[in-house]
Amino acid sequence: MIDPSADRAVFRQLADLLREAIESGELGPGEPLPSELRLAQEHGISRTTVRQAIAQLRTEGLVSVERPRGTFVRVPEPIGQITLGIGERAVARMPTDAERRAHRLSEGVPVIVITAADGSTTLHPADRVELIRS
Amino acid sequence: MIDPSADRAVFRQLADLLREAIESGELGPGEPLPSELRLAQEHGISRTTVRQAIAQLRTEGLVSVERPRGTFVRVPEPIGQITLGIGERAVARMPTDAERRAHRLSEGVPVIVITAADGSTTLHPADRVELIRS
DNA sequence: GGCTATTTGTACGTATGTATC
DNA sequence: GGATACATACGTACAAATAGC
Repeated sequence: MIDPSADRAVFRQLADLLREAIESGELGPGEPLPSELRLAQEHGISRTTVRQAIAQLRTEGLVSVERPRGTFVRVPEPIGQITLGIGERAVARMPTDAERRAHRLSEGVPVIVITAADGSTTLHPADRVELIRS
Repeated sequence: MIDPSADRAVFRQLADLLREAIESGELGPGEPLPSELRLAQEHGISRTTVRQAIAQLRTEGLVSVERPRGTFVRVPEPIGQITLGIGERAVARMPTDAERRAHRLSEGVPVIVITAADGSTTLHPADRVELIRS
């Protein structure tokens, strides 16, 4: 239940409820969340507040929105392995808006940037790769 | 200039302007952005829209908000090196809200999760580490 | 093709709370 | 105390894209 008088903000409480539903499997990968309007009505809060909660889950990479079909639990991508060679360095950061669009990254997905010994860099979506030692 | 009739949303246009100011160095690390009210007045838009633009920059890890002192250009953290050993795997993802609070991570900062051969995992803030081959 | 309903996106406004200076 | 600044939450309205009939 959502308690408007609680210390934790209402939108964070809703985000917590939805996150638990996702992590427990109650809402499985690919399944739609209730619409923003439904969530607002069910919990007696405004659609604005619902959108804040969903925005939170988007930044965590837990859901993806397909406008205007709905909001869905993210489906894990097949993971490929990238080897880290001698002299290479890897960092992770969030992409800018332009990078997200250029590489068709969904929200809440970091990028891994690998810098080779010669200074050249390659960029990988973090939801599709894991790094291993060469 | 911001053009309300343009294809790109007003809040994205403002985010673009601020991002350019940061990346060009016009707004250096640690410097404050104009207040939300000032940005709204200067561009003739609502404070709500200004907040959307700043929220975008927060998810990109470009600014951090110190309530209620203001919004500041993020200062790069000193970077430590982590070695990736044989049998270890590294992935990057966004932390959940709980993880962010537990590790005092600022917004827009991914975490790097290293899984050892025995299955144990360690978590590192992505703005403070780079991975190198052992 | 066309119409309608649904759903998310954008943008506005207002009010109040809270922490800092 | 007062002013400033960000956070939360409500409301409204319209736009745009998809789905169903």
